[in-house]
Amino acid sequence: MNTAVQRSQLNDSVGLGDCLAPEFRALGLEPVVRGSTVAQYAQHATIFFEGDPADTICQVIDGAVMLYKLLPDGRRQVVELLGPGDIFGFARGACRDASAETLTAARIRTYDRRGAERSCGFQRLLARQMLAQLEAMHEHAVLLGRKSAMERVASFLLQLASARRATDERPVVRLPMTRQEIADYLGLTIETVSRSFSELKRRGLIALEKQDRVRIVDVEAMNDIAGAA
Amino acid sequence: MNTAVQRSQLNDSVGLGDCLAPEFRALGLEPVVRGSTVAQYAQHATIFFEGDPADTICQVIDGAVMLYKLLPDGRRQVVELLGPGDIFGFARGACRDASAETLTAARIRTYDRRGAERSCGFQRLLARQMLAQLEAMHEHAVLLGRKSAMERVASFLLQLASARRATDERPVVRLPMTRQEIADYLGLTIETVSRSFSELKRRGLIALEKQDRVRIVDVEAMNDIAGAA
DNA sequence: CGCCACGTTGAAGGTGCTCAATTGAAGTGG
DNA sequence: CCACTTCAATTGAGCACCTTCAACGTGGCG
Repeated sequence: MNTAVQRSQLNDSVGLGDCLAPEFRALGLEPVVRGSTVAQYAQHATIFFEGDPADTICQVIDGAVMLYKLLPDGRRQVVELLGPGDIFGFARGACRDASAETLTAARIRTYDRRGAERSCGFQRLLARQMLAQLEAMHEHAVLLGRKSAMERVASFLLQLASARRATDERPVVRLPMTRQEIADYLGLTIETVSRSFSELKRRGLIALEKQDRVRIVDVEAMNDIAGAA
Repeated sequence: MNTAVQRSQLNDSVGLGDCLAPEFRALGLEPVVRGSTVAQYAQHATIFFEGDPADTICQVIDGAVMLYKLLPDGRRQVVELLGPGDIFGFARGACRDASAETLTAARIRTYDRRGAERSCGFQRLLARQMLAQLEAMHEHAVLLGRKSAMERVASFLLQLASARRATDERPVVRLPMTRQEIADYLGLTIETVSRSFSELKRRGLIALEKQDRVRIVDVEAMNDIAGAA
């Protein structure tokens, strides 16, 4: 339904949660619970909608996924960005509390919810994983509630940069999202995101190599902006 | 260190997570893990600071607690409101990722982190509990990222109202927080919160019985405001 | 009674949004 | 190979909402 899969070179370029994948492999998730299936999704494919029955639990194998919620009038908020290793789709009630859509082509492993709820190892993994996501949400709440547009955009770029192999001198970040998706993640409009990018470029802190490829020229200065005024 | 405990009539009035407490009791949390201690905290007492070593896990027995994060320049964001049953203070790394402070006088049960990490039942409880908090964070991200001031305040009041015994015709909500704390939770300024309250009062949707006691007169209309435009 | 903290209200300004036009990039067909 | 289409991104102008700064009101407690 999209011009998607052929652009699969984006797959490994996301950087979201790169650091998490190995430790879950180490925990032996894959063999622990049986009854799991793997599905390949194209870019911008919907995995499930808010309100769908939540009878499975999903895990990102590779690629990137976003969770979002909609208000009745169409306003959208992207509530989480997920990368390899991240778990999503579990719910307290019977329904999914948010919609899930791929940002890039992605492979998703799906577990039966009932089986997973019985496994102690899986519960432990789940707790560990959700803790990471909860801490990320805390940080994101600070961004949404208290940061200016420039601070949000700078924080966002650094977040993507640190997910990639850190300690590059001048990291190049691939943006696996459209401006609209970035805006909906940062609680801004598409125009404000664009203006912030332009302003950062004007100040020489970043360089847009391509539209979805940003080099962070001055990490120090970006950190100053992202952290506070 | 505050004029606190004597105002303990606030204790049972919070409503945050009232619905959660019983199910955790049912799960038999209290006996499951040994090495737990209970401490009484006064109102507006700090339980721990962001950056403190995270060697314990905490659970609210009664009262209300908020978690908040600070930016270097002093801006504050309250990232979670917690009520009876809610668990907090666990961390992925060695340090707490946010500060914890009581909103009311509160009793807090503290577990040794190491012991808790071994217990399978506790991990299950943790996963279940964090899931609830994660869903609450999703909802809060929508509020912070996409809702107007009026929508935020209306949502906030309904959230407190629904935590209390629901289905009251015209629920009276006790606000266990100062305007400043509400503002920091909703990502607004104290003045905007105050103006929003006044506007809701002017429209006849709420009535301020006391400064910290709000009657929701028109639940229907409040829902309309909170949900969307 | 008067202090002090908290809350409310007012006026002015700024940040980000809305609406609109332009530019740019990628894919299609002649 | 180059117009033409299409959609995303950028840029601009005006405005709205929320913030900032300041004054005033209120309630609790010494």
